[in-house]
Amino acid sequence: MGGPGRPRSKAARSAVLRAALEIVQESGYPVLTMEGIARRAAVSKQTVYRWWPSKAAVLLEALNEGATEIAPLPDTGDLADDLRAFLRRSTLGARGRTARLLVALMAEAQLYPAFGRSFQTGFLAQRRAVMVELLQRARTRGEIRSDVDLELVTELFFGALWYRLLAGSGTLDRRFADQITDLLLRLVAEA
Amino acid sequence: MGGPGRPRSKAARSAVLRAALEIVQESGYPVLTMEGIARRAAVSKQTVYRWWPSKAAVLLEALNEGATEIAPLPDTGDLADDLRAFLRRSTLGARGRTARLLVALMAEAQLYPAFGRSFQTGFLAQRRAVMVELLQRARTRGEIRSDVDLELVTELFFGALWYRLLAGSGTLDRRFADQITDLLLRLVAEA
Amino acid sequence: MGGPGRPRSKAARSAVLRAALEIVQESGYPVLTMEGIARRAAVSKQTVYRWWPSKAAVLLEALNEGATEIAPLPDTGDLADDLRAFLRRSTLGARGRTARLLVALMAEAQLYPAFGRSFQTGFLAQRRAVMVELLQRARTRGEIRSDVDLELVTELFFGALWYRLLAGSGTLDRRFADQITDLLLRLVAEA
Amino acid sequence: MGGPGRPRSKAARSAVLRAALEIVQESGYPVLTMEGIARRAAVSKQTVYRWWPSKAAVLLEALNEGATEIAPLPDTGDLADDLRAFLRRSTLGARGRTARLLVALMAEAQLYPAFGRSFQTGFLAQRRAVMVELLQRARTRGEIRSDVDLELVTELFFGALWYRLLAGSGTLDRRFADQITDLLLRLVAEA
DNA sequence: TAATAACCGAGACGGTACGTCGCGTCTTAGG
DNA sequence: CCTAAGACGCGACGTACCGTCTCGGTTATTA
Repeated sequence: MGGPGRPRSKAARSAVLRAALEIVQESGYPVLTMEGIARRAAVSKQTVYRWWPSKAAVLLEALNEGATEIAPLPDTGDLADDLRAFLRRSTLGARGRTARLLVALMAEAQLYPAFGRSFQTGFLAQRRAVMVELLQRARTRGEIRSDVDLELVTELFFGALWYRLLAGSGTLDRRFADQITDLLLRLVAEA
Repeated sequence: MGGPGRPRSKAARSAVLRAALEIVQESGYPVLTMEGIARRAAVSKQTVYRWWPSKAAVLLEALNEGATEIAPLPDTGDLADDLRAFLRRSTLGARGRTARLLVALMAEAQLYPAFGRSFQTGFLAQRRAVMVELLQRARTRGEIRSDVDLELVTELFFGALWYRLLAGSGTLDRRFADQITDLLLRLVAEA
Repeated sequence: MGGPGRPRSKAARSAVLRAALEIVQESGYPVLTMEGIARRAAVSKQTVYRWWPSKAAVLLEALNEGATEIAPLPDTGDLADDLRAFLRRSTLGARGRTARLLVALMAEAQLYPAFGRSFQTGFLAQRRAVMVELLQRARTRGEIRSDVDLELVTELFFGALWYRLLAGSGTLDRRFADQITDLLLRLVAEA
Repeated sequence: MGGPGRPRSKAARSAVLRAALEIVQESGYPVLTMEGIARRAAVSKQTVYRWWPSKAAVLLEALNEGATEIAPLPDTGDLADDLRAFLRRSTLGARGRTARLLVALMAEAQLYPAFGRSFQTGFLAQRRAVMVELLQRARTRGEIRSDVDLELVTELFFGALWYRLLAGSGTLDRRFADQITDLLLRLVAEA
């Protein structure tokens, strides 16, 4: 347990995460730099580079740190209720400050493949997995017709959600969540 | 017509656009810089800055230059046929080199609001408008139930398309296009 | 005269030279850094690197700037007078602040061959050349025996001078200069 | 003998000295760093810092370790023979690898006063002392005129030697040694 | 036989400079 | 008024070393 050598400083780690979040909130993602993070956290640059490969990685860890459950899995036994709840939480949780964060991470994921992979599998895929499980349970209960691709249905929702985030084609409010809920329910409903 | 002074050099303009495209294709978007564009185009930096505010703007103009129509509007008089054709073209047109370009522009649009606005209204919104018009014509023909929000349906498709581009959740092939087509048709179809 | 492009800033150049000198005088050579020079001169690092390859190069140019003639060539027509004058000036000119500068440059010349070459040919060799010329003139007048290697005699003096600078084996004062003068005169004098 | 606690590791000490010598020989003095020494010696940095204050100190100790006597004192009873032998050995011993080492140490001595003092008194002064003693013995035998400053004569030789090392003004070969020998003999010889 | 004390390696820490790159602006000569 | 050329201040990049520190472990002397 813990070989030789000075152990990693928890204080430095949390100072870095906090600094990154603060800079992004205050000044926006393009202003965020490894240099700036180190400066604000009163930490050496080397320490930041030792533990994170990029500013996006810092931010992703900070995001996963605080926001453990943006959208936990509801389970009332009724598809319509569960789905509506999940979509509402997911939608409303992707607004404001969080929206700016998500959008920046998605952008960075496109520009830097190494981070892209970790973002896609470590964040996006996990969010989809939650919804797929929700649908899967409903299917077990016989609420969903057998010819529907649950993965695809899940992509329809997250696609619409992210599209609004990225394309600015509309607001992310309860009405949006409920509209999508109704459409998806119609698609998956047993005849 | 054309005030005093030396007129704008067409050679410089096209050299810049070509250089930008080449750099992106060869080395990826993050390597693209205003400095590099000017160097490759054998043009002074000042000239680039005079006519384009950012590297993304150069790239967007280059994209609009070559790619006339990714997905022109089909009109056979039958919703199913038109929709299927449009989705197939849109999907297949967003692969390979074009995919890399689109993805980079979307990323840049998130990071730099000024470019983001021009990208959202000048590119994304226009693509949606084409599809909405397609659906609108079908509604006029009575093929679409009246309680469906055509804008939202359009977002479902482009959302899924962009989500696959950005999240890498699946391939963009004819099967994908047809699956979405079937789902959307079920959603909008008259009882 | 002066092709295209913005001309080099004289203000920046002299600010850099001045800053380098000041830092060395105040804090010593090891404290001198390219970064520090740029900071103090209120000039970008790039500008420093554009014109000088190293901090030693900056310092050498600064030295050659101010101290045009540390030891100009005396010419009275008498070897003893000329030599004594030259050695005195050379010796007394290598004290105090100048000593610290010379010593640092010599050290740097050993550590970085590229600078070493420019220092040896651009500074040291020129000082020797002056003294050799002095002796040469005396030889023309018949004051120096023919079997003496004037280059070697010159090295004897500069060797002793530099040795005292570097090894701290004694002071650099008029007495030292005169002692060496006497010895050298004895060596070169006609029988 | 030797208080409590683990005794100093001889293995670590010699590994450090060897590593320092190897690095300097292979890559030159500027590449030598405390960090690199520790790495190569497979020793912790702390251990290096515990026993040596600087890389120059390591090197000086390594130099004194291996090189017992560069120029031991000859004593044939004849000034000319002794002087010629001493100058030859001193000159030829300051070439090749040793030259690089000497030059680096001299440079470092200029840059870091603490090391400078130990180098001047612990190395340079001792070399001069040997030669002064040689001359002193000759004076006792009546071979040297009484008005000559033996310290100064010694500086003439070492000055010329070091000057050639540092200024690259000529080669260090037997011819050089013999030329200087002749000149010095002429200077000190009884009328 | 324990306690104590100085050593050892590993390695993280806050700093600071390195030399390079791109930013967006500017100043020149010339078409 | 445009163009190419290119210098400018600025600031981030990612790396290297600095000298210090904090670990777990190792060897000796002393109690």
